[in-house]
Amino acid sequence: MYLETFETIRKAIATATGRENPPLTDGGAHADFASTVAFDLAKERKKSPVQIAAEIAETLLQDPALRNIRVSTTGPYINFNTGGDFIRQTLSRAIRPGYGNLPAQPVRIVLEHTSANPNGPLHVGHIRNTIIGDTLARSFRKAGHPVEVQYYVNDMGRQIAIVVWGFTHLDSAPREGEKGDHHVARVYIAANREIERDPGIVAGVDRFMQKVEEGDAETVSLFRTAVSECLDGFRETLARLNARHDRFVWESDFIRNGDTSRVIARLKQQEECHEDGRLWIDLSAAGFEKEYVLRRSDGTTVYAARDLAYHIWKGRNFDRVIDVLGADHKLIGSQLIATLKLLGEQPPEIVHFEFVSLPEGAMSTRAGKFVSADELIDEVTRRAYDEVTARRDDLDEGARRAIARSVAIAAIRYDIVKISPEKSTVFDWEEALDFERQSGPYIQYAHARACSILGKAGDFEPAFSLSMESEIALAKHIAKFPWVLTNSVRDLRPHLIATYARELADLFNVFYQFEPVLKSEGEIRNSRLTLVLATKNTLREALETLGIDALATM
RNA sequence: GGGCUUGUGGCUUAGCCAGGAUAGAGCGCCGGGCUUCUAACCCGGAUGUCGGGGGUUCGAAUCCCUCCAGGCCCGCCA
Repeated sequence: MYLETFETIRKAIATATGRENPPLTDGGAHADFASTVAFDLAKERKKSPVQIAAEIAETLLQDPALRNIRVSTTGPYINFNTGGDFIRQTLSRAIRPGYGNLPAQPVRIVLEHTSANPNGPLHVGHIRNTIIGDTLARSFRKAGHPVEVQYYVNDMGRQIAIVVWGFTHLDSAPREGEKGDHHVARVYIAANREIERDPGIVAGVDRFMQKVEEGDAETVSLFRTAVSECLDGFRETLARLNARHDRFVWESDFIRNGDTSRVIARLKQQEECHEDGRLWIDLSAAGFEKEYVLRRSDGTTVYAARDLAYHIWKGRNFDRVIDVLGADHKLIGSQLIATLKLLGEQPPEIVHFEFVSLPEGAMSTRAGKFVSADELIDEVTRRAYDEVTARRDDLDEGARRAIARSVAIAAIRYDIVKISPEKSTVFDWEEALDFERQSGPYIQYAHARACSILGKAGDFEPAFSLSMESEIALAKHIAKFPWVLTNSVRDLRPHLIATYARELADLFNVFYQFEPVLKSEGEIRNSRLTLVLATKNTLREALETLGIDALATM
């Protein structure tokens, strides 16, 4: 209803002013919608903005399209306020399941996220990628797009060759109950320590890289075994986080199927391509002074070459290609885009996020300096279990454990997604373990409260008579959900959903505090129950978009 | 050194791309509220040179320039 009303008002102002795309914004504290068009017209009409606003408002009052909207002015501002009709239509939509779903779109999206190197467990930096990516994927699906989520498996890089060297040269048996990714990390860290002691080992690592690229069966098998073991660990962690990939795409496939050779052959036709032992692209015309190297002088390809092949494949099979990458990939990402443009292929849209570091400094898998996602989830779950147990001694242990798992993931996902991606952060245990305001559990709690009321209410007839300030504020916020979702996918900014959900919970809690639902009667009771149902649905949809379980009780 | 990016109350942060009406929140602090629909809650209070300076504009946290501080990048790594 918000989107439609916005459009109606925008068109009315356009007609009244002759401006094609007049300014219209959310009215914030002053109104539901507001326009500053009078400022724009002041110069050409040679009148004061205040006078112009009054004249436009006069015209708008005659517009039958705005008969349900109150038009007023405050000085130069033209304000628009909706009424009962808007609330009735909003709530009647919001009490139906799937509220916020936008009409189906034909634009197919491929979204790549996480894609961490399989040389150790996902840590708290990687899962920022996961959570941003998974939330975006969920948002696009809710916005009506077919989405395929991919994990690009870097299964033939130097890091993996080091892991393989470790597996073949060091004592590398897994420990009792050790998860695959943690096992691989242990071997990787040990191998790096050896290399530090004896740099001669690098030659052996190089040989592994050459042999895997040649397709030497035994080497390929060694790589695949190590990578698979790590990936199995990733899958478990990702599942705990409620993040799902539709497909794992193996980098080496683009060597084996010839795509990488083909893209290099195509690039050789370009004048920007240079060969002097190695093969590289001169992107200086696009503003890059660094050479973009695709093939080493020993004939093996560099990551960038395989990535080009991968992106060409994605671009040809999907309408939009979206990658979620760390800020450290900004340069290489721009080079990738520039090169794809050179070839006339579809470049990706890249969502970059800044680094998560530890209080003591940057994380490093190689040095073993990181907080793994598994540790984080375990610790937050423990804490959540204690909380649930303290509050709900009426529930059995199984139920408490299930709630704790959901609460923990809510806390983690929300804590990460609520921050704008361009902000670098320092991991903080205290914040991760906070379940109070501006947290995922806080929003879950509002949902559980709504469920509790509805569970006790029994059947009721939908009604739409709201008059209290807290009721109206809540209903009007519910109306904004589809608009927020639209903005979120348009700008590729999932944290907008996070902010919205929190505000919705805030408004519901205020309503809850001041307006009794079950103890009210007749039309008021039905109206409040309708509002609670609409809130519950909207909270649920928003939480699900954030990958957070909408718990009925907690 | 060059490029990208961030800088908003003690701490964390929204708003910035698409400039407008008293800069929103949370934590922490102070003071209130559970015989009442789940207090993981709510209400009130104190706390701000929106990093500094200059400019554009009727109007700048928002756009431009410059300086300062932090982060990232500048590999025949990924």
